[in-house]
Amino acid sequence: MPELPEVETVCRTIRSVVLNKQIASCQVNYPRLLPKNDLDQFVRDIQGRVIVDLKRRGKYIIFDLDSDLQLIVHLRMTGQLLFCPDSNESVTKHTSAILYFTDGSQLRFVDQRKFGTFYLLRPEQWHRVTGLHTLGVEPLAKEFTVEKLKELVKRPRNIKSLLLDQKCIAGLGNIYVDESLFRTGIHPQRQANSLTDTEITKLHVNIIQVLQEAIASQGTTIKDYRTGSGDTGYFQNKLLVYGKAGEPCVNCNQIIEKIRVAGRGTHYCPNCQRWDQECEA
DNA sequence: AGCTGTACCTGCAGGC
DNA sequence: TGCCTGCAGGTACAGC
Repeated sequence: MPELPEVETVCRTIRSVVLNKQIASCQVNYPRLLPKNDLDQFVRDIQGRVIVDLKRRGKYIIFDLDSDLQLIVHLRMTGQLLFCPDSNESVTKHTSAILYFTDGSQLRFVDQRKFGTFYLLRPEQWHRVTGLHTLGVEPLAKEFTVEKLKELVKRPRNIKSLLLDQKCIAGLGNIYVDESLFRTGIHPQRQANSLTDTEITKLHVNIIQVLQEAIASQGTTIKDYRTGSGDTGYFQNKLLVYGKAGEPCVNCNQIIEKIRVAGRGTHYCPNCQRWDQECEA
């Protein structure tokens, strides 16, 4: 489910309603949700904490708590963070955890595939979470410049796997990589270091634009993703290649193909994204 | 260093 | 209808 736009939307939709709330208690129904925390200690440590800030880094959601603690949440494939103002709302089947606030409201973590993870850490303990302390540049931050992208693509590896690599750019996933490459006219199996300066410049713009547009649409709901209010996103209506295999390309009418790249289903237009194409789109 | 396969889970679609 | 296979928005890890 969640890539940068979805995680950002979840943060935005729950931020105002959880800020300054105090956690009365926490119920964990699926202990493996806490790979780096002892369950009993987690429940003990989080009890009584107040949420003082909420932010996103890559696909991680970071709750700043008082006492210098952070609750760090990764939704993985199917995780949902849902704010429930009404505690009477029935608990659904895949609810892995519930944070109970002192005012009677709740924040629930629902996760059909159970890949999602919670960590309760101090900021200096980020090194304990593989993937968190190695995150690359935030694509919507000013640090993500064309020069930065040029530097990243110097390596001899395929462009799709590079864009999916969270150590390079934090937050892109399968949907937005496919969409960015389509908008730029780059074949997903091209070697990153074969991209021309023109292509890199266009790719840089397209990555930023597709992410911004997706955030404006509250993310992409293929199946499970919901905002923090339980609503679907609607960027799925604006996708151009992801999930469009067998359909005609919006630019040229050629049939969109689906192949496997970097172990992921990959959608592209064989005409607009030619293997040997350098600067057309 | 990069690539591949496997693993973690559940549910769903498609083929027979 | 049921069984089986493969696949899904993510990522860590082992092994080549």
